[in-house]
Amino acid sequence: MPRRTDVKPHQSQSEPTILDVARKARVSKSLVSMVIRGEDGVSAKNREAVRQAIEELNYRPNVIARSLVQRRTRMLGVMISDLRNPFFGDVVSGIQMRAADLGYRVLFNTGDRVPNLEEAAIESLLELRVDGLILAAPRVDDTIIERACRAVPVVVLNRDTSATCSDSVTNDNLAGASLAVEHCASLGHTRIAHIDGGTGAGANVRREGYLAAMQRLGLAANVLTVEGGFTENGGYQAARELLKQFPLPTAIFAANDVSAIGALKALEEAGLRTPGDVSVVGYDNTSLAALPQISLTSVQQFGADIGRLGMECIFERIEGRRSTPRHEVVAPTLVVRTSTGPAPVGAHGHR
Amino acid sequence: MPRRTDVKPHQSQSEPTILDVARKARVSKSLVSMVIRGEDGVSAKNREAVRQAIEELNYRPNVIARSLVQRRTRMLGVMISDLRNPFFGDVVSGIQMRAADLGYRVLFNTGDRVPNLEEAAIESLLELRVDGLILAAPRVDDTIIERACRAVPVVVLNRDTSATCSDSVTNDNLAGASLAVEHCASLGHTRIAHIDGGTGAGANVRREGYLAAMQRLGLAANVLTVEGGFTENGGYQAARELLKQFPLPTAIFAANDVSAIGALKALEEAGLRTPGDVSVVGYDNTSLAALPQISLTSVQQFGADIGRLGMECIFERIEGRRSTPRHEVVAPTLVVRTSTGPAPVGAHGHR
DNA sequence: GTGAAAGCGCTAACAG
DNA sequence: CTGTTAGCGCTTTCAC
Repeated sequence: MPRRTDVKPHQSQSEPTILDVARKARVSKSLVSMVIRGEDGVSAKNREAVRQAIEELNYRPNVIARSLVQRRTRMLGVMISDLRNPFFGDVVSGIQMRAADLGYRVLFNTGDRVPNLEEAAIESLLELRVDGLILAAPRVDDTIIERACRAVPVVVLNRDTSATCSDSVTNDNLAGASLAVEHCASLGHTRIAHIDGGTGAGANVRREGYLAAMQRLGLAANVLTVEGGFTENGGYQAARELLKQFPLPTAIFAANDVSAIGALKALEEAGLRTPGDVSVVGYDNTSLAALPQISLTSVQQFGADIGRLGMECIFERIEGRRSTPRHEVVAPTLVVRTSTGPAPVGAHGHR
Repeated sequence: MPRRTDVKPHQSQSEPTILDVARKARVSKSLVSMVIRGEDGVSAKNREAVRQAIEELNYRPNVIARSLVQRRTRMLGVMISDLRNPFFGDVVSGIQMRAADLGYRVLFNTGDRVPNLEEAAIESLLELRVDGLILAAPRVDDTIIERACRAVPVVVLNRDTSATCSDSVTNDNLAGASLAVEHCASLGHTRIAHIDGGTGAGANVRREGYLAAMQRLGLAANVLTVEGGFTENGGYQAARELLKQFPLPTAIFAANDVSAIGALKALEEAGLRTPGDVSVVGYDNTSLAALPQISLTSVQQFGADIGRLGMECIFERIEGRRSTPRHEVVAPTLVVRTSTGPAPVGAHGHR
């Protein structure tokens, strides 16, 4: 009667296992395992024999089986709300880089901005027993986040959340808005209007930042905001609205680059020159802003840093070095291009 | 002496298992398994009891364990060469949508265009025992692809490969280039130049398509190509080169949108109007092309379709319905915007 | 250094 | 319908 360890019937079909390697190298199963995990205490001769057997068999360790026994996967789940937005490319890049250093592999997933799909994506990652979860600008309800927290450490990126269980890393939208407004003010602008981002991520904080900065600069009386949203058309319509004002604003701070581009178009159509007549500042410093035809001054968020910090938060939790929430805020910078310039002298009347 | 099934010491710490659910619902382990898998032949009463126990325990099936015994993961690995390029957002979207229909989950990974990292990313997916692999525009060597084929079905997206073991789905660059050239010709252009994409993906085929179309239209004598690459600066330099020609070309077909944008800038600097003096066509129809300030006529590839087809190829292989390579080519279309217009009459001299 | 044994959480096969 | 049994491929422990 064959023993279990001797039974291996249709090895032909299936992939080689650690046992096949052991037999080929004429050593024990445990020894192979030790070599794979890089433990020491294995003779050079045996190590080489194992290495060679692995090579010949085209053996690949089954991390599924390993995870099952170790009860950890060394995998991180990352749910990205929008893979089409190049900003998240930076975030992913930051996560991956740091994860590689720390010996984790990263599994991405997306729900394409649809809350239900995002929830399914998160659930899917959790069923895979990832050791931690990074949610990049998720659109799901806070309760979903809390549910996830009960299973593994969670960090939320670029999203205001009232969920208290998770860590978070966000861009400092308040500071970013200040940068934009102060830049305009330093160029002599006093009538600085704001195109509001509506429900877009961070838009409310950016508006607050605008208001606070205007106040601080003694320009509270000139505050002017108009609803635009995060879309090009939103920015276009908002700018047309602004053009009805008198006196005309001489600078516009748009909630993001895309809406700034819409605004630029509206200005051009109205026969106004940028920055001669009106300066425009965007937010995000996407690749769009850098295009020569657009050359938009914009606030830059550091996606890679946000990703890296998120990865570090998760790691601390997994390692058990911390169990209280950590909330990081990353400072943005201003990238000045040619869409902003000195305020026109005596233009468009005075107030 | 307790039996194994009765032993469950520190259930406190670890996550609930199927056994915990069974005990709570006062049914057998197998019954729970049947409910989870949606088998029928379970009484409504029991089904409900199980459902409730799952709810109360916040139980989540461990797909790791399931995969181990089923020897299939129902996971697909997707290696994306460049997550920053919005085009791949479309591809991913197509893959995900179809995968969801077919009951697969998708794991993304990237190597950030670095061959070594991409190889590691692929290996990582393979160790996870994904059931199939989709490689989107991979930069790795063909031998890596062949190695992967030995483990699971592989489909390569948007990349010329001589690897014969895998399926492939590509954009029809030949047809796309024809569309661009024919569009210009139909507007009366005869001196149509091409900014070459160099080593960029598909660039060689686009050039061939350009040459073939010029030939077909009887414009072989007017063929003019200049090396530009896929970058904005490459397009800019290439266009400056073209501007030294006499007679000047009246239309430029650039290898991609980004280089077309560089070319537009060069034309503008030279005081030439688009499309009044020179028409420009791009390739990819990225979001850049649609910007009002750019409004670039461009060849559109359907990323989502490419992803969806890739998913279907993999699925056929996994299901064992096919074992011979399948090579799909997706037809592009032309999106006409304001960067192209009628050829100037008698402009820039005749040949 | 080696080899045996137990078991991670689950499914599958089968006898009741 | 239920309960038992036997693994999936690996790590871990422990006696040799």
